[in-house]
Amino acid sequence: MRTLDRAGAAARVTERAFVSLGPMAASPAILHADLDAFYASVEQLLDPSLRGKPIAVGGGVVLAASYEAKRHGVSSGMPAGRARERCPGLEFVGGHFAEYRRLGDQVMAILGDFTDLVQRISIDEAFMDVGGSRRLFGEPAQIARTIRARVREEVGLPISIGAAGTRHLAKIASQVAKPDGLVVVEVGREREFLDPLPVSLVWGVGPATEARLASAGITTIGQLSDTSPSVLAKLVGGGLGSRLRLLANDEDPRVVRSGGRGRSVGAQSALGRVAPTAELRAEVLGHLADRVAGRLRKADRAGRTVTVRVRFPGMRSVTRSLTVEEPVASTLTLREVSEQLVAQALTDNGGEWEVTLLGISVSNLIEQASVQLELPVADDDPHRTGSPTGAARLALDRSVDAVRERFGTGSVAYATPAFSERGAVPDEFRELAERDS
DNA sequence: TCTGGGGTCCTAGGACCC
DNA sequence: TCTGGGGTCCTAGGACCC
Repeated sequence: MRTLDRAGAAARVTERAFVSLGPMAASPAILHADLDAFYASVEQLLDPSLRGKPIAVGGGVVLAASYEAKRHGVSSGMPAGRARERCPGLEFVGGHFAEYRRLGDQVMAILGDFTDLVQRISIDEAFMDVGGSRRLFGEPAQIARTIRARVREEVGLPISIGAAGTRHLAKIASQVAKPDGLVVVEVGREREFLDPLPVSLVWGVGPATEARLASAGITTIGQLSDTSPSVLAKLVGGGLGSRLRLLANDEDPRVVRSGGRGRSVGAQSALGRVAPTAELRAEVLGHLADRVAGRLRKADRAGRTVTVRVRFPGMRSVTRSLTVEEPVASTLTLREVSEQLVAQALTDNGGEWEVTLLGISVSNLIEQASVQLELPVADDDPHRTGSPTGAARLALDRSVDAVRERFGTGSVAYATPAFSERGAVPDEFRELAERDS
């Protein structure tokens, strides 16, 4: 292991090769690139007075924390009150959502300069397979160095990279590399690297699984890989158990692939504690259905399964779903189905007087070109609910889409202003979390 | 005062079909 | 003597990830 200090760089720059490469050794070709504390780093980039300070992006909850804040135990998803308790000097800053989008795209464009095989996982994270890029750009470890330098110089942000032979190991390596580092796991030294690491670094091990494994004395990845399949199956179930064994033994079957479309499209809104009156349901579900159906139409997709989520005080939530024959992409139809499902969920939970969240998700997606979507609906279609017909609904939706395209989303509204004002999270932030659909 | 919003995948039971 | 086996689809819930 070695550490390089780059003169003039404010941030610590580290590089840890897990073992030095022999001249004939194969070099691992999968990279995982992950921007550090992304939203917080952007805020510190935009406002130099925030650099070196513990800051959090968000309002009611922490969306991202700077490393200075993380050192005090602040983490994303944490309620603001608890974050302030742990870190008294914590400063909350508003989100520059358009900048997050722009800078994230800029970084991805840099990655794309080295290979077409870039698989973007989220706004700030991607896998790459640079095995075919050697002749042009050098060994993967060298490519990783170049990427880190370019992102630092051209964008101004710290980025950590892990290099390994599989996606899973590259991902773990980038986590170990943080902040602002590079870790290369050389071929043949994988066990040495993995064995001492905590099981929580394995993809799919969260708090619940970690606790179950710990109850059997399994805390490291090495111990996990030594555990027999039957014991593991008893602890966490057969499906998860066999997956964990694969990953712990560095046998990740997944490969890097670019593109790929999502399997569902959804939206939800936290509401505080409110009584789920018919008016409230119509208002909130109207807004959510508008968002979801609009995104479906934009992607030329439609879905057969509609799922609603209702959360009650105490974080208990229930779902109700319905699979229909004709794929749904119209706002009005989605809204009607959702209202029926929510009504059913509330009836089934008659003891509840208040709800804290409503959500809609559409899955079982099919590709559907806009031309096909506007075909008339058969008269005997059992799922056509009253008039206008499905075709007329989509025609209406598309004209609304077109107006919004020209004059902005706010130019035609389904939701009442009251809802928009109450919305805790700006739509710009919601859009950041959307995956390519 | 229990905490945002967007997703993925798995499990288990039941209906239904051959 | 209540009764095989396999497959698909749907529904509800849960864990997990960014």
